Amino acid sequence: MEGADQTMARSADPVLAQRRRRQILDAAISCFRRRGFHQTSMQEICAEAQLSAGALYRYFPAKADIIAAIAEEDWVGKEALFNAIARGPDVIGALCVLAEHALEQCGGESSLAADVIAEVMRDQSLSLRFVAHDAHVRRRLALSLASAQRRGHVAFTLTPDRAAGVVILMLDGLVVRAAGLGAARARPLVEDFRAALELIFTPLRPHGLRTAHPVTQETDA
Amino acid sequence: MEGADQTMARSADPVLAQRRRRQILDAAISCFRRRGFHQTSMQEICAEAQLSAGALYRYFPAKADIIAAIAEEDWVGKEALFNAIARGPDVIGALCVLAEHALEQCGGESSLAADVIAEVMRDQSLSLRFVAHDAHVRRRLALSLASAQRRGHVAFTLTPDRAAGVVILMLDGLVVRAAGLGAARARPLVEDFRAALELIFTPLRPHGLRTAHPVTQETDA
DNA sequence: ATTTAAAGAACGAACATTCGCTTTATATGC
DNA sequence: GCATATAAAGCGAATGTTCGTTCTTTAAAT
Repeated sequence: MEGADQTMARSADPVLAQRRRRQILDAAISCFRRRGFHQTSMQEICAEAQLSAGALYRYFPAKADIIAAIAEEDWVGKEALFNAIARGPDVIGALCVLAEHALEQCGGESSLAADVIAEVMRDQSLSLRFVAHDAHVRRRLALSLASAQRRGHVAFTLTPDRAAGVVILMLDGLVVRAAGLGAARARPLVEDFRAALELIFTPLRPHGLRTAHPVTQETDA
Repeated sequence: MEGADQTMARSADPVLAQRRRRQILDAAISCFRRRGFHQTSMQEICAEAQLSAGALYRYFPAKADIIAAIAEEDWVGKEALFNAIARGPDVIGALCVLAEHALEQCGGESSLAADVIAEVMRDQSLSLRFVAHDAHVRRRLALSLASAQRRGHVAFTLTPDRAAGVVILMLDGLVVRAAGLGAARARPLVEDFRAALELIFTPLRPHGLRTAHPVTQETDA
C-alpha cells in the first residue's frame, strides 16, 4: 500500500469545521426566519453566510440537513430550559419566565416554530426525533412538578404527568399565537397563562403559610 | 364604434364558477396536506383537480390566492364552531367536543395548521385577517363563557376574557401537538385538557346547587 | 507534494405563470 | 329549425426564471 504517513498537509481541524457549521446555521436561521424553509434558496443562505455554494455543501450535504440541524438545536435548547426549571420554590414564576422566553424568541422577527412543525409532519426522521424530545420534556417537567409538590412549594390535585401535559399545551399555544399575532400582541397572553397556572398550582408559602386567594378578585355575580 | 349590444352569448354562470372554485380548493387542500404549501406545484393541483393550468388560473390568479382562500375558509369554520358553543349547560363537554374535532381534522393525514401560521407570519394581508378572526373568536368565547356563568351553568373566578384566553391557548396547543405527534399520540391530551378545564370552570348542578369547592382541595401544609 | 477548503460557473429539473388556440354553449338572424 | 356569431371555459405547450446540487478549478497550508 502506498504512503499512509507521507507528507500530511493541513490536517482537518474539527474545531474550525464546527465554527463553519455554526456560521452556516446562523445564516440559515436568519434567512429561514425571514422567508421560511422552502422559500429560502441555498444561494440566499450562501450570501448571508458569505460562503460559496461549494463550501456550504461541504458542511451540509443537503438543505434538509440544515433544517434538521436547526430543529434539533431548538429542541435541545428547550430541553435544557425545562431541565433547569422548578428547582426553586416559585414554580409558577419559573414557568412564566419560560413563557416570556418563548415569546421573545419570536419577537420582532418571525419564529421558526410553525415551519418546524410543518416539516416534522412530512419528514419521518424529523418526526421520530420530535416525538422523542417531546416525551423527554414532558417526563422531565412532570418530575420537576412532582418534586416541587413533595417539597411543599406548590400544591395541585392533578397527576404530575397530567399537570405537565396541561402546561405544555398552554406553552405551545403561546408559541403559536406569538407566531401568528406577533410578540407584541401575544404578550398579554402570558398573564392569562399565569392566571391559569395559579388555578392549577396553588402556590404555598415557603414555610407552609398558605396565601389567601390565589386568583383575581371577584366580579359581581 | 362597432356593436355593443350585438348577439350576447353564453352568460357567465356564477354557480358553476363557484363549483369550480370548490373543486380546485379541494384538490389544493389534498395536495397541500400531503406536501405543504411551497412544495406543492401548481401542476400537482391541476392534476388532482383534473383541470388544466390555464383553466385553474381563470379562477385563482395566483397560488397565494388559493392559500389565502383555504386559510379564510378554515377560520370561518372555526368561528362557526365557537359561535355554537356553550349554549347548553355542559360548557366543559362542549369545549372537549371542540378539542376532539380539532384533533380529528389532523387525523391520519397532516393538518394545514402549521403551514397556515407560517404563512400568516410572512404575508401581511393574511396576517391582518388572522388577527381579526382571532379577536372575534376570543370575544365570542368570552361572551359565551360569561353567559354560561350568568345562567349558573358554570362558575369560575377568572375574567371571562382571561378564561377565554386560557381555553384558546390550550386548544391551539392541542392543534400543534396533533400536527407534530399525529392524532393518535395527541388524543390523550384531550383528557389533560378536560382536567384543566375542570379546575378552571367548576361545573354546577343545573338548578343552582353549587359543588363544594371551586378550586382544588388543599394538600397537607 | 499533497491534501483540505473554498470558490463559482454550470447542470438539468422544476417552478409559477402566460398565451394563443380550441372547444362548448348559447343567443340571435333568418 | 338551422346556421352563425360570440364569448366563456378550457387546454397544454412554451416561457424565462430559479432551484438544489455537482463539478472543475484555484488557493492555502503543511
